[in-house]
Amino acid sequence: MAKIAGVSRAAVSVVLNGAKTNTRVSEQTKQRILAAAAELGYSPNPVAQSLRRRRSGTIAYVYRSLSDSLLERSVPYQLGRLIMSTAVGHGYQVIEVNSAEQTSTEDDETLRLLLSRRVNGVILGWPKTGLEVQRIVDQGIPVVQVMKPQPADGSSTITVDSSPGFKAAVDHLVSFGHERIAYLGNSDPHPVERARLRCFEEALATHGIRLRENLVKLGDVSLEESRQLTHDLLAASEPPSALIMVDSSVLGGLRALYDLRLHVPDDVAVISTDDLLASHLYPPLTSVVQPLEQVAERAVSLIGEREANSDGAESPSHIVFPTLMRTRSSVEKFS
Amino acid sequence: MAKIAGVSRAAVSVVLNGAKTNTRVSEQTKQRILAAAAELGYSPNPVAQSLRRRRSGTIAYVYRSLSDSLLERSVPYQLGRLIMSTAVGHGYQVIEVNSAEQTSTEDDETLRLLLSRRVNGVILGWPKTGLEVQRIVDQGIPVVQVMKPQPADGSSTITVDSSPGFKAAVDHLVSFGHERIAYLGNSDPHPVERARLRCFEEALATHGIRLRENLVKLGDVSLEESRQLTHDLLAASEPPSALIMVDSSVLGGLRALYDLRLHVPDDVAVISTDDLLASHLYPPLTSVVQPLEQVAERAVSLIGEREANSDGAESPSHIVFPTLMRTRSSVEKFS
DNA sequence: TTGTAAGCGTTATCAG
DNA sequence: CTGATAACGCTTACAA
Repeated sequence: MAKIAGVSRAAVSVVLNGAKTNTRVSEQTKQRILAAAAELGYSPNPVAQSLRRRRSGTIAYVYRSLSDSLLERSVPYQLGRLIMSTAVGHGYQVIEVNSAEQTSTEDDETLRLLLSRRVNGVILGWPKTGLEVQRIVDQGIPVVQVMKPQPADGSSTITVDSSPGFKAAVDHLVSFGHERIAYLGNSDPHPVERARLRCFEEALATHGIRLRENLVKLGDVSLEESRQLTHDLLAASEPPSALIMVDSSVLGGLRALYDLRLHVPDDVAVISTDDLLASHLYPPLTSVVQPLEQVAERAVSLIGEREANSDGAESPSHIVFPTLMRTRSSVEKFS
Repeated sequence: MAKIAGVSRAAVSVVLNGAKTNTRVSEQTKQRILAAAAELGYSPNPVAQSLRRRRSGTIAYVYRSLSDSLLERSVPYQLGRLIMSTAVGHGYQVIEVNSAEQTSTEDDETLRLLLSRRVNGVILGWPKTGLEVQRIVDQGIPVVQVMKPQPADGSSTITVDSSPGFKAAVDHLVSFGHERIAYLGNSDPHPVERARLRCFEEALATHGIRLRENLVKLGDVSLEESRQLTHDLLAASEPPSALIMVDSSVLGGLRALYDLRLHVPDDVAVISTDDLLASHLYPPLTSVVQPLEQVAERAVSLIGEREANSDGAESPSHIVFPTLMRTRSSVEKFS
């Protein structure tokens, strides 16, 4: 304890963290304390601080991912990385928890563990049910749901509006003369997925194109199923000249094109959702980008704000970020 | 505190965690305690435990990655995921820290933070210097270096032996009639990278093939540079009929093939190192697999063991796992 | 303005 | 075999 090398220890505490106490220390002792701290290489023990403050400086990122593969579930994993790097800037540490394959008993266990670890907030991705979310909210912990929220009172949400991105994508395709545009999507009944399809439909309508039943396929987005569905799409009597493929269905979809020796974009144009894979593939895919950095940044800062004015029952925020299209080389001729 | 609802509180502690104290409790009180705990939903507060035990149940995974992209740096990120899931099984929590772009001052800061958080061990990937490692070892914390260790006394290491995988890869290529086999590797002067090249050379020698200067290119493994180097390789007077590409150079390499409209494996055979991307690409690449699961598993358990017999200056372990080849569709004709 | 003392929730030690 | 008691390292009213 630094107070051995100077004054007494309340002062140290006050000086080393801008405490909101009425205790004031004179400039002189303050300097003495700082000097001593520097010399001894002293810094407060976070564990003791947590115990006393009932606050750990930690937030949890809980997501549910059935696949361990970085490629198949790139969004939750990338989001995790972004949350981590944002969090350091806000003075938080992050605990990542994959809640997949947990029985509800284990879920309870996880929850209890988080609570007892005194997490200051929970960022929740892809939760299964609203109840699950509600249970955490009810503990009085700030909760932010990202990407695919479930209804729950008192939880903030951060989502993405597919509309501008899809609009731009369809405009882009149409401007290159495509009319038979197919959509390979996620069959998850979640509103966000349904909204994507609706955005697609509306974008088509803008150009007077009607959605054709046989140019829409929904499935889980596994490699194999996406591959099969893409085959199905291309086997239509009037096969599509362009494909819009959602998230992780891209890999399966491209494999189908490979099977058929179809070249992108010469034989078929492709636009994907989500930029993580897109920029690294061959050719780099034009894509509808979800602003994950912003989602991560905002999620962390929301928790910070929530903590700041924890007194009032702050009403939860519902934030929506727009998507946008990033043009690469999978629509117009790739040179 | 559960002791309010029963006996006195030392007993609770003894019952709820198999404490290594000489205190014994009677079966009767034990049951009473368990019952009370269950009823109150009581469980010990980990923060208080950490404070008292000077042990947090946490291990740190510190790696250095300059790129945020999951695809460009898949190994450290995948390793992180594997460490996390293994760690839960061992009762550990994981803090992931990317030490890239930190000045040495910030590094010190990070180190201090970890120490004061009372991490029980550090798994270190891709450290820059041995000194960096040594500083942590000297704190008396169990340190395990993985993949590309730096020399440091008292640190355990877990590495991978490229030899069997490369041997198998070259055998495989040769059995398909390839003789002009090129190698696209990492120019990092680290012994592990040099060993890879040597393994390649030795494998060639087995078949009486000499390593040709112009069929070996080393660079950073960035997308652009790998692409360029692959172009260079293919521009040779006698261009290679097969390519062995290391880790993340794969994406750049494939892009080059795409540029040239070369088809895998019809025009050129490809074998990659590392299975993460390989299995998802088009065509799926035959690859030299590094057993990351085992690395993660062993790293965590080493820390556990180290903690267990912390009394004696346990001599550090140096573990080497073999690589192996996994055949996919990038060498023989893809049907 | 400074110092004192009472916890935060456990666990280890040491007398009963 | 049991049950007080004293730390662990810090924060924060509150009294001096």
